[in-house]
Amino acid sequence: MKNSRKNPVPAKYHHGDLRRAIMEAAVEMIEETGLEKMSLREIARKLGVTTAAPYHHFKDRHALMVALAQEGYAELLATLSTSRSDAGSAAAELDGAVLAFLRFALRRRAVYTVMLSSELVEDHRTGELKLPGEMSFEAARSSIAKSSGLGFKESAEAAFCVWAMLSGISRLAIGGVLRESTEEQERLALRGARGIVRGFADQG
Amino acid sequence: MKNSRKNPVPAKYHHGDLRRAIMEAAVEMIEETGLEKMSLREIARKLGVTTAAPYHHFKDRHALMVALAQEGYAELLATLSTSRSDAGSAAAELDGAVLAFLRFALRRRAVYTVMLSSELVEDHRTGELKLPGEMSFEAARSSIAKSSGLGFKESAEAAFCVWAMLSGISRLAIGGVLRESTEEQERLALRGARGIVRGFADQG
DNA sequence: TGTTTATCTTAGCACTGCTTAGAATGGTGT
DNA sequence: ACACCATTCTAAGCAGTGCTAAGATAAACA
Repeated sequence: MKNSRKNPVPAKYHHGDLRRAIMEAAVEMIEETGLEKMSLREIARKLGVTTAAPYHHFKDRHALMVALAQEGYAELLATLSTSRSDAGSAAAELDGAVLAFLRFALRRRAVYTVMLSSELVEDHRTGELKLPGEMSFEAARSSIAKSSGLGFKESAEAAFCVWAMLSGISRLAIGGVLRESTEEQERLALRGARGIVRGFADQG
Repeated sequence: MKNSRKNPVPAKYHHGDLRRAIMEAAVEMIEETGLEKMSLREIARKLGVTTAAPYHHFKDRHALMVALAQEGYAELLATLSTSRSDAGSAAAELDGAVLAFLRFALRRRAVYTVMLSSELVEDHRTGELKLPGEMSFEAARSSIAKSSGLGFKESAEAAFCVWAMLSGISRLAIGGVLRESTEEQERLALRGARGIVRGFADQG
C-alpha cells in the first residue's frame, strides 16, 4: 500500500494526470467563455477523453468548483502570508495584505470568480470551504490588528469590512466595470482600507 | 394603434399577465433553490403553461435575468431617493444611503443575487444594466458628496469603495456566512462607510 | 505471470434551453 | 354580425448538459 487510494491526487495512469488537466482546462474555459458555460463534457472533449471520465475524479460539477476554490484559497493564504513576512514595518502590513488580495484576484480571475459564485455559498457556510475561507480571513485580520493596534473583535470587524470591500472591487475590476488602471485601482483600495481601519481605531 | 406592441409589458391575454407571473415565479424559485436551479421549464410548469410559452415574453433565460435586475435597480434607486429626501440633515445622508442599500439587498435577496451574478457582467459593462447601475451609483455618490463636502471625483472614489463594501457585506449576509444580527450588520456597515468617507475627506 | 486495483469507455436516462410551425383567443373595423 | 388580424399560446422536436451503471483495459504488484 505504497500509494493508497486515500490520496486526493491520484498518481498518473492512462492520461497522465487527468484530475490536474481537468482543473486547468476548467480555468481556461472559464476565462474564455465564463463560469456558466464551463461544462464537464466540453472539458472531456478538449482533453480527448470520454464524457464520463471526469466523474472518476470529481463527484459532480459542483465538486470541481469546490476543488478550484480550495486551491484558490490556498494560494490566497500563501500570498497573504508572504506579504506579511515581507512587510518592513507593522504599519505596512495592511497595505501589503490589501495589495496581495487584489493582485491575487486579478491574477486568478477564473478561480476568483468561482470562489465568489453563489453556487458555493453553502460550502462556505458549512462545507469544505469554511475552513479555507476562515484561515484566509484570519491572515488578513491579524495583519490589520498588527498594523492598527486594534484588539481581536475590533480588528475582526474592520477586517470584515475591508474584506467585503476588496471582494467588491475585485469583482468589478475583473468584470471590466471598473475601468481605472491597475495603479488607480490599487490606490483606491488602499485609501478605502486605510479609512476603514482608521475609522475603527478612532471611535473604537 | 392604441396599445402598440412597442410596450415591453404587453396587456393581459390568455393567462392574465404571464410576463409578470414568470418574474414572480422566478424570484420564488431562486429563493427556494438558488439561481442556478431556476429554469424556464420549471416556471412554465408551475404556472400551468407549456414550456415554450415563456419565450414569447423573454428572448431567453438571460433576458429574464436582465429584466429582474432592471427591476431591482429601479427599486434600489427609488429607496435611495426616498432615503435622501427623508434625511434630516446633510450628515445623515450617508447613513441613510448605507441602510437603504443594505435593507434593499436583504429584502430582495433573490433579485439582488441576480444583480450580482457573473452572468450579467457584460450587461453592466455595455448593455441594458449600464444605465440603471450608473444611476443607482450616482444617487449614492451624491448622498456621500452632500454629507461629506467632497468634490465630484473624490466623492465618486469614496462612493465606489462604499458601494463595493456594501455589495460584499450583502452577499455574505444573504449567504448566511455573516452570522451577526441585522442590527450588528448595519452597525458594521455604517462604521465602515463612515471610515471610508472620512478617510477620503481627511487626506483629500 | 496472474491478480488486483485504478482508470477509462460504452451506452443511455433525465433534464435543460431554445426553435419552428401552427392553433386558439380576444380586440378591431366594416 | 362578421371577417380580419395581431397577440398569445401549444405541439413537437433538436441539441446540449449532468450524471449513472456496467463492463473493458491497462498499470501495479504479489
